[in-house]
Amino acid sequence: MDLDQFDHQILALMQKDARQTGAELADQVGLSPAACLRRLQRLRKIGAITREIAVLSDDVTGRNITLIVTLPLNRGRPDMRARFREYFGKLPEVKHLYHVTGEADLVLILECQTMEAYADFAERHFRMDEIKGYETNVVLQTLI
Amino acid sequence: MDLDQFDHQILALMQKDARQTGAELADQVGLSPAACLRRLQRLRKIGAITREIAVLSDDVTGRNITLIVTLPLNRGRPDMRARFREYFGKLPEVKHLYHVTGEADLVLILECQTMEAYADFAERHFRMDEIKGYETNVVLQTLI
DNA sequence: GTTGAAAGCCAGTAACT
DNA sequence: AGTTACTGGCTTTCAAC
Repeated sequence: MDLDQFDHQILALMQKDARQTGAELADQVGLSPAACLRRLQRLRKIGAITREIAVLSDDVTGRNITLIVTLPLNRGRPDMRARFREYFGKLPEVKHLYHVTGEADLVLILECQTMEAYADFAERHFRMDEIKGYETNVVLQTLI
Repeated sequence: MDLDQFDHQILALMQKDARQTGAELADQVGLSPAACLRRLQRLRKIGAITREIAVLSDDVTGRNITLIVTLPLNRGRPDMRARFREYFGKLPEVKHLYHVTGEADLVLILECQTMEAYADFAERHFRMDEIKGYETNVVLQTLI
């Protein structure tokens, strides 16, 4: 799979917006529309582009409150993170779970239906021994 | 935003594959192609579909380092966030951008190829007046 | 091999029933 | 909503590089 600069430009553009026309791509990468679309065809064929999907609005899914929660952990068993993944991975509210350096050890991206639902969630899931505490940032706006 | 059963079907299909034709959608939901495309138009217009994006194969991005960056902002013009979205939305490193309550005002989820690339990124993009500073958390492991 | 330009084709749009 | 006609983008061909 060898890609030149034009291919990478097209991929970057398509990653942001897959509905751009050949002419729009052409303007941005400096090739003709036909050349862009030929390359795009190839990028799909060789699997550089896995698929193209629609992103749905949060309020169509019903979970419209996003929260970023940082969890400092107490040092514990080495399989602790695997167990957290196991545990949080099953919960539909959990969109992402990162293990990070710095103060906090885990960062959760959650989506809940209401703040009450989040309060319940925290009450139920953040009370284990391994979790030293938690800090919540409510997302006012998901810009991207 | 009121959606009937047909709308929900179309959304579910588009979430899996946004390149289906009107005829393909029509086969699956049991309406005419034109009706499906009319609904699709509406779903985009009312924002039920936020955007449509290409998913790139992992080995094409080469971006293996994920970073969570919190940006405290100086109070500024009210269109500041729109301008940030405009600005960061164009950068392929930016996976997500949240406007949050609390200490930090913006939270960025980034993917970079190397730490040097991130240092460059920060140097180039976090030096504007509106940005008071930045705190970086390197993701050791993306658990979900 | 690649490109850009032009012709042909097909999907998306709009008007009408 | 469905059918039809129209428009515009995508695909293919071709000549030139």
